[in-house]
Parts: sequence; structure tokens; C-alpha cells
Amino acid sequence: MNDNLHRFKAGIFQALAHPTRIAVIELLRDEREVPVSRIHERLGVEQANASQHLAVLRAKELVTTRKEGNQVFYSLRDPLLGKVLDLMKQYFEAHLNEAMALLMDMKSEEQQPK
Amino acid sequence: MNDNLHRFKAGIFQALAHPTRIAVIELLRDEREVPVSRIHERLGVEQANASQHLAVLRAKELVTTRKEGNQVFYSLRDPLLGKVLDLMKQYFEAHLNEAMALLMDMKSEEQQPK
DNA sequence: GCATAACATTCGATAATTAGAATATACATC
DNA sequence: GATGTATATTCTAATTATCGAATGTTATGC
Repeated sequence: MNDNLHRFKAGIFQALAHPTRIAVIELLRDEREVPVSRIHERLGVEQANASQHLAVLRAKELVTTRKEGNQVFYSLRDPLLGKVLDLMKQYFEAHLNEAMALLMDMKSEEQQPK
Repeated sequence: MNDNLHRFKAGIFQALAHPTRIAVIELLRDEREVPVSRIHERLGVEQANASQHLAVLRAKELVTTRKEGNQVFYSLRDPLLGKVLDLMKQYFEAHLNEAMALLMDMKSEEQQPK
């Protein structure tokens, strides 16, 4: 019945399961600590949307926040997450060919919705 | 516009974002190659449901299959995935206390659906 | 206090995931 | 070819995620 552990892990992966949130995590990995303004400027998403995604990351406690005056600075709670993404990059590179095929699929489905 | 890469990675995390699929991956990591029957017996899910989850893993090409007579054997396409889960285990252990709190939350929400 | 800036939350509408039931396919045995 | 076993797919209903628009909150400056 230790399915709880699996639910916990799945929950974390779910938090990572969105392009915008991946981009956020990578930004935090690269720049250490970033205010929300920079996040939504850099990623080109609306402020409210960025906030929503940040809320997801907070809910799973993948990030920490620090308030400084008017702004809120986000950072990764644990550099391990950066490592996980590094592994994913390795994975991507190891399977570049299939990855490309998958990406093409994604593209074409998007253009001709069936 | 290299958002495609983020979509690719997010897609993989999404494939991992379900307790049953985590359990499948861990089973494959531990037992190398496993027929579907063993998967749904071991995890205690219905056959059709196991098949659906395996379909998700196949779609993202996280697993390979080999047919032998009547049965289909599944295995991890790349041991890197096992490593990702190992990292997650580290992460889990490093944050055991918060993890417990999150699990408790999950439990209580489940019991009193508000 | 009033205005503004930086974030966060709530509210709808739409889309995607999920489980189970029913159905289909593929292979082996007789 | 009929039967049985292993796996996959399709359908439907329920849940969950996502986005943009609108609204709230908190802190700063005047």
C-alpha cells in the first residue's frame, strides 16, 4: 500500500509536466534567484499565467520565495532538480533522432488538428 | 522559439506523472523485462488500465516491447530513466519531513472531500 | 489617504486525463 | 476452424489542468 510514495513522486513529475514550468525551472537553475517580473518577461507569458505556474511549483514545494520590498524572488529549493533536468537533457541528446520525430509529430498534430 | 525542447521534456515528465506509471517504471528498472500480465498482477490494476498506461509510456517511447508468442515483454528503453527515479528518491529522502506533510495533506483531502 | 507597481487569486470556458466497461486483435492449442 | 489466453483499443463519464480576464493583496511613493 506504499502507493503513497508513488503518488508523491508522480505529483512532482506532474509539477514538471508543463513547458512553461520547465522553462521556469531552467531559468532558476541558470540564474539562481529571479523575481517574477523577470520570469514572465523572459518567458513571454502573461503575468497572471506565470503566477499560476509558480503557484503549482510552490504547492509541490519545488521552489522557495523571498520577499524583498515590492517583489518576490524565486529560487530552486534543491539543486537536485537542476540535475534531474540535466539528466533529461542527456536523455534528449541520446535519443535525438526519436526526439526529433516526436517533435515533428507534435508540430503536425498542431497544424492539421486531425 | 526553442520552446519545442521544453515541450519535449514536459511531455516526458507528463508520461511519468502518474502513480501507476511510476510503479511500472520502477518495476521495469528492478526486473529488467516484464510481461504485461506481471505488471497488472504486481500493481493490482485492471488489465485494460495497465495497457492504457503502457500505451502512454510507448507513445513517449520510454519503453520498448518484445513479443514472445502470446505475450508482450516491456523494458525500459534507456536506463537513464531509472537514474532519474533514483535522483527523485534522493530528493524524497532529503525532504522527508516536507514530503510527509504533503502526503498527509493528500490523505486528508482524500478523506474529507470538503 | 490615493495612486501605482508587483504579485496572487478567483472565475469561467475549453481541453486533456483518467478509470472501467465493452470490444477488438493476435497468437497458441486443439 | 473453434476456443482460450494475453494484450490493445474504443467509448463514456468524471475529474483535473489550462488560459485569459477580472479582481485582490501588499508594499512603496507621494
